[in-house]
Amino acid sequence: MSKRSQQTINTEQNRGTVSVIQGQASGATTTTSRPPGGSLQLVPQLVPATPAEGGGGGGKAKMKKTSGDKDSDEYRQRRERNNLAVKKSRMRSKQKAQDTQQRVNELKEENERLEAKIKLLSKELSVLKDLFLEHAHNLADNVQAPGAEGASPAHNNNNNNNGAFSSSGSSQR
Amino acid sequence: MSKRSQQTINTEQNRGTVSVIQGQASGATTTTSRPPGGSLQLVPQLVPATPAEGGGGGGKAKMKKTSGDKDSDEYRQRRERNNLAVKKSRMRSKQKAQDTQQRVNELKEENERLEAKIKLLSKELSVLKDLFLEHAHNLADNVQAPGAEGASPAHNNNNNNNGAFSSSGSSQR
DNA sequence: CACAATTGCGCAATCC
DNA sequence: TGGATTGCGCAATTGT
Repeated sequence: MSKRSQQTINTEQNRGTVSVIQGQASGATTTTSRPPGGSLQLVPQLVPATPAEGGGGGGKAKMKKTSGDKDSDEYRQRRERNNLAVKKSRMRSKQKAQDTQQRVNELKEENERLEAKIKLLSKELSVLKDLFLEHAHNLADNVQAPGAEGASPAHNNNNNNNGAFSSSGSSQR
Repeated sequence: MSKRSQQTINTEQNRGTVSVIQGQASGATTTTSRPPGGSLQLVPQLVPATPAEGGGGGGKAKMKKTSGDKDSDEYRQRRERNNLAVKKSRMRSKQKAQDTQQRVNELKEENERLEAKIKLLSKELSVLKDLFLEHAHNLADNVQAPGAEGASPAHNNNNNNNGAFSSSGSSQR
């Protein structure tokens, strides 16, 4: 399913050679396709030979199999193959983009997780440090004025201390 | 240098579908293009009127301004605008994809940084905890068997605590 | 040299 | 009415 049409426009300055063409079509080769409601008209058209081209050096006007050029034959086949390849390539490209996007999301999530963990650890750390200082003081006191002891027996080091100790916020970035 | 349209239709089995026609081109892409009268050779092309259109809708062969259709005039202008828009859109799309990719890299880097930080904090934490336990033991010993003091800070039997506490230094790259 | 994969481009349909 | 998107085919290039 495909048709063609072409145009060549040349864009801009073209140097050496270039040309552009165009076309449009429909169809899907493999499974389905077809624009839904669409309907258009077909334009049958034959192109008269389109000779021309002598090419630069000694070209001939004739081409054999290598190019029944443009009108049909292998050309068409090649086109179709290419179209297929293009489709495939594009699909892949798209997929890749999507994956990349997803990757971003995943990484973002992980980042958050890590940051949370850091926060937690920082808190724990600060608590411990405070405790440590306290002990130090107590010890000092003890040394100087023995008598009152029982400073802090139980160290609760567990994790769920989400309580609120104020804790210094060490944040840095 | 410039070529123009051609169309060929090829048949492949197709079914309701599209097709297009075209003709014309321009010499310059940018604004203004309108092939005036003289032009090079055009590909002989006639659009066969496809008589009988099957559609139900009453197609006419006539169109007025709304469509000097396809051959020139406004059409060309519209096309050109669209082409421009397309280009812009694609550029943007590409740019975006690139940005996304970069974002991935950045996030990846940040992740590593965060992980390193976590590692560091964890280490600090464990050191402190050990220190604590030791102190606790020492204290206990002291309580039970006073006499040998020296409970002060400096003894650590094993770990080489890299130094320390001292209020942290958050080091980050 | 052949052939698949990419890439730039214009067209047209559709979205908004 | 008009830009923005999107699917598609063509062709030139590039990679194998």
